[in-house]
Amino acid sequence: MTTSRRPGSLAIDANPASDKEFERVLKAIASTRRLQILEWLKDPSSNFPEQIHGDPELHGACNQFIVEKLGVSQPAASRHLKVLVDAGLILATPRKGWTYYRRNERAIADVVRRVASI
Amino acid sequence: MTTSRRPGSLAIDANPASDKEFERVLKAIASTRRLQILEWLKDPSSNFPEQIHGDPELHGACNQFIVEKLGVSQPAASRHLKVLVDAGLILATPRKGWTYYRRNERAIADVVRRVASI
DNA sequence: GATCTAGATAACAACTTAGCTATATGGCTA
DNA sequence: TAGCCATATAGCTAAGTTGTTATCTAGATC
Repeated sequence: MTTSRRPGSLAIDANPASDKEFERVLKAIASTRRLQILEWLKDPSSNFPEQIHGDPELHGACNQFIVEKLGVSQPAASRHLKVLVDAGLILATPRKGWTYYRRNERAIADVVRRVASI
Repeated sequence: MTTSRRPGSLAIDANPASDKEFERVLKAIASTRRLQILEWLKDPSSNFPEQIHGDPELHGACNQFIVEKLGVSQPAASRHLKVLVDAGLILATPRKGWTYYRRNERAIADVVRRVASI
């Protein structure tokens, strides 16, 4: 952001770092694949097969099931999950060789709140 | 979207066209430049110089002023505005050789509502 | 009609995104 | 320790984004 910043500038100018972070989160959700993942994770036990280890309600679903549902390669799914993790929208729990993912409802609520003021 | 679609599939699967449209709108706002434009257009008369023709409150601000505030080239600003227009988030009014832009509050409210359910 | 000017479009470069295959990593399990 | 399996990373390609400069277009005005 190289624009000049006057004293009377608006909220969007006030905190460039926070604006960039907001942009990152918006980019993370601006993808049908990732919106699907977020949707599925609302109800892991309905949307994914039974898991041997790990309570789906507690820890979420593992990468493997998301790969199957998305219909893309394992690395592609892995990267979509990383984008969501980096944006803070989901949380990863490694456990017994698998990694479980669940929604970060607090972060999601923050995004919703901020989008409400655009 | 090449995934199989079962009868019990969720909202995000229900209407792929609408999902793609939602994705397009999210991509449109996932840009600090375009968020700035939307912010400025909340109050055109405060954020832009006086205009000879066209009531800023009624028609919004013209491209020229947005170019100056953004600090990018005229074509770059023009394209950002086009992205917002294509997403339906702002409305363009050509008048006396200038084009005025204003927020489409209804469309913005729709986005906010849909983001609230991600 | 000729000219001027605002805005849109074209064409290009640099960067990012999203898919793939191949391979590395790292924790179970035997 | 050795091997296995899930996940992450590397390296590649194709496509999309964002900036630039140059040019086109269309109204307004003289």
